[in-house]
Parts: sequence; C-alpha cells; structure tokens
Amino acid sequence: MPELPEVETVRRGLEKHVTGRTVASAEVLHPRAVRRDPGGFTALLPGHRLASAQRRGKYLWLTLDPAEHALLAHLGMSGQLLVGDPDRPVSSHVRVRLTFDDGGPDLRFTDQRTFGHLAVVPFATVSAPVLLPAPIAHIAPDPLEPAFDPAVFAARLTRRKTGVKRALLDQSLISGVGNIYADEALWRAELHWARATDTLKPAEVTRLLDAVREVLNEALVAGGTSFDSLYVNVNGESGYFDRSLAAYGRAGEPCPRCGTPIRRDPFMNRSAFSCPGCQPLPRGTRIHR
DNA sequence: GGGTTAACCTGCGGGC
DNA sequence: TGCCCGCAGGTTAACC
Repeated sequence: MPELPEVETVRRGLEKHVTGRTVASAEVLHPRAVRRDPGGFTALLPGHRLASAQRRGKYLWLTLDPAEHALLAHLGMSGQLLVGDPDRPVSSHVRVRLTFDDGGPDLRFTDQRTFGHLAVVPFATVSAPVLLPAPIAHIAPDPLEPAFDPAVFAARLTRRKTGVKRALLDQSLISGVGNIYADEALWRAELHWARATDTLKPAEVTRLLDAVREVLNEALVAGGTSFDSLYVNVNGESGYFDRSLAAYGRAGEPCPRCGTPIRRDPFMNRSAFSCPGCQPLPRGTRIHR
C-alpha cells in the first residue's frame, strides 16, 4: 500500500516526467476518482503548465502555473500514476487520463479499489511555513520534511489518551505512516502497539521517532532503486520492501531479534503485528483496538 | 472537542 | 467447479 516512501517515489517520477509540461486534455473515466473535486476538474486543467511536484505525508500535488491551484492526488490503497505511450491500450482500472500539448507520454491515474482520488483545488490561505492545498491544511508535517518539529510531536503525542499505534496512524499528528511502517517502527523501537501514549517517556518517544524515520528512509531507498524511466510508481504495493519487514505480515515467524513467534492482533478492523518477546505490553494497559 | 467506529471498494484466497 | 466469506487498508463523516 502506498505510504510515504511509495508516494515520494511517485512524486520523483512526476517531477522527472511531467513537470514543465502543459496539459492538453483531462478525461475522467470513473466519477469516484474525482469525488472530492470541488468542480471543474476537466475544465480547469487544460492549458495549464504543471510547474512542480510536491508532497506531504501520503498526499502529493502538482502546482499549476499560474499558481492559484494544485492538482492534488491521494493514491488510496491501490492507486498508481503511470506515464507512458499515449497510444497504448487503456486498461479497465484507468480512472483519469491527462494528455499533454507536446504529444508526448500521457499520465494515467489507475486505481483498482477506488480509494484514491484526484482534485483540482486552491491553496490554503494560511498554512505557513509551507503552502498547502486547502483540503490538506489539517495534515501534519511528515517526519522527513523540514517543517516537522520533534518537540511539538512529542508534546502532542503524550497529551493524547490512546494507544501509540493509533496515534502513529493519525495523519493530523504525524503524516506519512500507514499500517505497515507503523508496525515496523514499533518493532524497531521495541514498543507494543497498544502502549498508552500518555505513559511514554521522552527517551521512548525519541526512540520511536528515530525508528519511524529509519524505516521510512530505508523503504525510500528501496523504492528508489526499482522503477524504470516511464513507470512512475513501482507497483502500488509494498512488494519491494517485503524482504526487509521484520514484523508486518509475519505472524508465526520467528522475531529476527529474539526468535519469539510474531503475533497478529485484530486492530481497528485490520491487523497489528508485534513480537510478544521484545515488545511487551505493560501490565494493566487499556487496549484500544 | 477528543476519541472511536463504520463505510467506502475490489480482488484474492480459503473453506465448503 | 463455484459460491460465500473474510481480509487487505486510508480517509472521513458521524457518532459517543
């Protein structure tokens, strides 16, 4: 699933293959793909040059020139942005197609499960220090961007009364982390997913944040190695990083650190993977699934 | 107002 | 063989 490293890989691909080009046409093949568009998706884009590709957390956007609007994208769980020969067949999962006035490769938003979306939106009026598209003004900085303040994160995290994994998945607290990298970071930091946020010691918060950054950076390096020139995303899944996963999806397999079998717990209608040996839950912890 | 849950959606794999 | 069900998961509206 696309989390920060996958989205950053896509952003870099767009920066290389799409920025500087002018949109000729925008075609919506499935209305759900633009369900969050305030209106005028197909009318606003043609004639605009795509000036830059930016990202915060799992959202990315192309700034339109003139710079009053952005083409905002979220890949959801299965979204891909593919650049290729405009004459190639249009597969059944293509939801939106953009062509360019240079007649070169087109851009296709492909999304099997339709959780992703595109929208042409204005920028938020107040969102210093970064100019953000209005619909994502509430999304917190991600841990790899300069605007991220570890002290602010630590204070907000420990003020909460919930479990630490729930907090990591809350994009208004810290963005870019999804189910896979949350489990991996917690494993590295040796913290149980249900650990109460208001009991975390400063050293544990630091350990957690270091682990989050480490796992995101490692995945980013892995994502950066395996996409070819005209294929913007890797594959919309996390396959390339599979071999590096210590806990996620490894129920029953020995923990790489202590050998205890990894355990799967139901959590928020999905799963949490952890090692009962080195990620123990303090006695009496209230479990927020 | 913070915390939590259900709904959205499709393909795949397991069980019968 | 084919059907049914559970599972995968990010965001947000709606609830408590």
